[in-house]
This record gives sequence, structure tokens and C-alpha cells, in this order.
Amino acid sequence: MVRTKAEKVKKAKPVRDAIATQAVILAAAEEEFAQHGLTAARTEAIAAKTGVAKSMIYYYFKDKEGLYRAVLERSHADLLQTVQNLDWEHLFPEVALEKFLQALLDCVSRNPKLPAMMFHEAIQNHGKYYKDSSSVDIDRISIAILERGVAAGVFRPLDPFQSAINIMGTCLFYFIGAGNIQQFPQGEQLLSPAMLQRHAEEAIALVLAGVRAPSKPIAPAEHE
Amino acid sequence: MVRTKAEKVKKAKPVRDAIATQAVILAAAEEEFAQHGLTAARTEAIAAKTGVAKSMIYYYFKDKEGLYRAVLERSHADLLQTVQNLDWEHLFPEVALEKFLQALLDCVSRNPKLPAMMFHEAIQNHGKYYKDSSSVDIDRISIAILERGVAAGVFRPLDPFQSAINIMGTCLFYFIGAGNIQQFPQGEQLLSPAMLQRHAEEAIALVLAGVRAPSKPIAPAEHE
DNA sequence: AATTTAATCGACAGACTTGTCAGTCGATAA
DNA sequence: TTATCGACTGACAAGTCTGTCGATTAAATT
Repeated sequence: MVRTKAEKVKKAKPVRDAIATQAVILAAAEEEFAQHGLTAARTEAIAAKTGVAKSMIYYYFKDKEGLYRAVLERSHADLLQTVQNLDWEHLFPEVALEKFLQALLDCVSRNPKLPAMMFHEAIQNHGKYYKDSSSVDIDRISIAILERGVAAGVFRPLDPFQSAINIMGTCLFYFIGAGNIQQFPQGEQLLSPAMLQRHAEEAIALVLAGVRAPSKPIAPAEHE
Repeated sequence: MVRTKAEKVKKAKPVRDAIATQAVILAAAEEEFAQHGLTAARTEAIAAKTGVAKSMIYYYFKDKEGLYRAVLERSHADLLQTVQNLDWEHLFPEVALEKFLQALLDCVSRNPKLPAMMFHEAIQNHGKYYKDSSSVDIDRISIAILERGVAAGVFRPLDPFQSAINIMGTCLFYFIGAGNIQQFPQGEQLLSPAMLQRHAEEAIALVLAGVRAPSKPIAPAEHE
């Protein structure tokens, strides 16, 4: 029975596996960068988490910044693709918004470190490494959905730009604030599946109720 | 005419003024810490912004951590006092929530770096320097307001704990995300008085609409 | 005017960090 | 079995950052 190289690699788990090593470095780096940001992250700390020598970071990713870029790219790939596959243009604004929020919350629940990374990037580096990245697209889509909803009269006459930001905050703050909230009884298991599920429901409910136009769109509540 | 020491200090602006020096150090430190967090902040960078020698930091604040604590304390004093003076217990839940949000947004508009500091603290240090600080109180008050509103039936049957977090996010994310949003046309003047005013209005409107129980409590809109 | 006290500075020691390098070791294939 | 190549390591050079110290000078006091 013939065994291909790939099979061997997968099953035998060889001592030296370039792909696996890069993967563990990326995983450890994501954790470190999410917590500390680019500058305060220590390559030594990343290496310590992986078990491989620190020099492997430089071997595979050139330098700390290269590793940072790689982590950022990988983290956003999922989010970007999910949101772009949304096909929101063919949906009613309310449905589009709900689907959008659901997709966003699924992504970040899957990878709860993403928001922290985004905010380090925003605050420390002013989005320097985001120039062509996903976050801009995501903002654009949410703004567009809101604009349509307002135009159609199913949403309040809100400011789409401001509201898009605020809605993001409603969904994502939870993941950032987690560290500060641990003083509360519930704070211990903030990232458990049950709590994540609950957070998604609450955030979506809050946003949908928050943007919806009051009472029926057919019979305007205003005078005239 | 007799001049007290204090008057002299204020008017003559002496070359050496301990209070003034500490103040400029605190201001510069706030900026640096807000952008970089405790670890990544550079004492040299702080000193450079002040114009006084780096050693003054150690003279007045012992070490970097001491300065950090001082900044954190000063930043929160305003917020804590404002929110505690709220007297929310004597107000209807809706009014209490609106006043609370208004107060919160006033504070952070006055000091837009506060949210960034809070989030560095949350993510990097897991709220280590917050143990007895204001943020916990603030969260408690917002939770209490929501609980009352739900009990009174004027708010939806939301989860007060989750919703308090999400509402904070709605209000504060704007100030953190600012760095990433600068790619947009509006992004340039995100912290101008007009935009801050607008943000406060939009955030409050979104939250109030988001928590309010649907239609009138007297005449239920549901079937039946 | 002389003396004391407090604020300030510049230089630097020591610790910590990044990134490099020479060389080891394991797998694959001739 | 041995040569080759890529994965991997430990030690270290170079640079950065914190925190200290003695000297210096402005203000207060006598």
C-alpha cells in the first residue's frame, strides 16, 4: 500500500513540519497581538507559547511586522468573505440588516480576538495596516443597508454613517470590554457558547428595535 | 496691596512650577497611554511632548506605572462624579436612561481619549488598575436603570447585563473606532464639536428606540 | 546677601528586545 | 549509506527603554 507524502505528513505527525509550525506561530501571535497590539507584543512571548525557537518567527515571517500582517490578513479573511457573500442587495432592508448582524456576530464569536485586534490597529496604528482590508468594505455595506432602509421608510430617519458605527459598537464592544467586565458574576464565562449566543440575540434585538421606524410605514405617525 | 503666594504663582507664571509641570506631564501621558497603552507607551515620548526632562516623570510619579495610575484616576474622576450625581433613582426609567446617556456622552466628548484608555486597560491588563475604580459603578447604574425599566414594562424584556454592555458599546465605540474610520470622508473631523453633538444624538436615539417596549402599554398592538 | 529647599537637567547603567548567524539535526532520495 | 536540503536551535550583537544620580539653578527663607 502506497502512501503519499501528504498522507504521511498528516498521519505520522513528523517532528519537523513547516506548515504546522507556521500555524502554531500564527495562532500564538494572534493571541499576543490581540492582547498587546503590535508594539507591546513580545516575539519572545509568542515563541514561548509555541514551543519552537524565537528565530522561527523571523525564518517564516521576516520580522515582527511581517507576522503582524500575516495575522491580520488571516483574521479578516473569514469576516470579509462571510460579509461579502451576503447578497444583501436582494433583501428587504430589515432582513438584510438582520442577516448582516448575524453574519458579523457569527464571525466574531468564532474568533473573539478579532475585535481586540481591530481596535489596537485603530488606536495604535490609525488603521495603517487596514488600508485595503476588509473593515472598510464592511462599514460600507452596513451604511448602504441603512441608507436603503431609511429611503424605504422602514428605518427611522437616522444618520447612516453614525448609526453604522454605533451598531458596530453594539455588536463588538462586548468582546473588547470582556476584560473589564470580569468583576461581575457573569463575567467569568463571557465567551462561553451560551453567553455568545445570548449576546448575539440581545445585540440584534437592540439594533433592530433601534433602527425600525415607529409603528406602521403605511400610516405615517407624523402630522400631515 | 498684598499678593498671596497663590496669586503670584498664577499670574507671574514662574519658570519653575511643580503643579504646572505635573499637569503637562499628565496631559502628555494621557495622550500617550490612550494611544499605546501602559506597556507600549514610551516615557521618552511623553517627556518629549512636555518639553521637560524625562527624569521629571520619575521625580513626580515614581515610575511609569505610577504615572499610569495617576492618569487613569484623573481621567475617571470626572466621569465617576458626573454619573454618581445623576439621581436616577427618582426618575422614570426612560428619563433616567436618557440622562445617563447624556451624561456619559458629555464626559467622553469632553475627554475623547477616555474610551481608548479604558480598552487598553481592559484588553492588556484585564482591568487590573480598575478594581475599585469608576467603571464598575457605571456599569452597575446602567444595569439598575434597565432592570427598573423592564420591571415597569416600559422597556422590552431585555437582558439588563448584556444590554448594558451593548449600550456602552453604542456610545463609546465611536471614540475607539475613530482611527479606523478616517478612510471615510466624514472621518477627518470625527471629533469636531458638531460631529460629537451629532453622535450623541444618534447614539441616544438608537438606544432609546432599542430598549423601548413596542407601541403603547395601554393599547397592545399585538393580535387578540 | 547668604543659606536652604525644591525643581530641573543631562548623562548613563542596566535590563530588556529584536533580529542575525553559524551550525545541528531530521527527512528524503539517489 | 550517504549526500543534500530544509527545518530548526541557542547564543549573541546591536539597539532601545527604563529608571537613577550628581550637578545645576530658581525660588524661598533668614
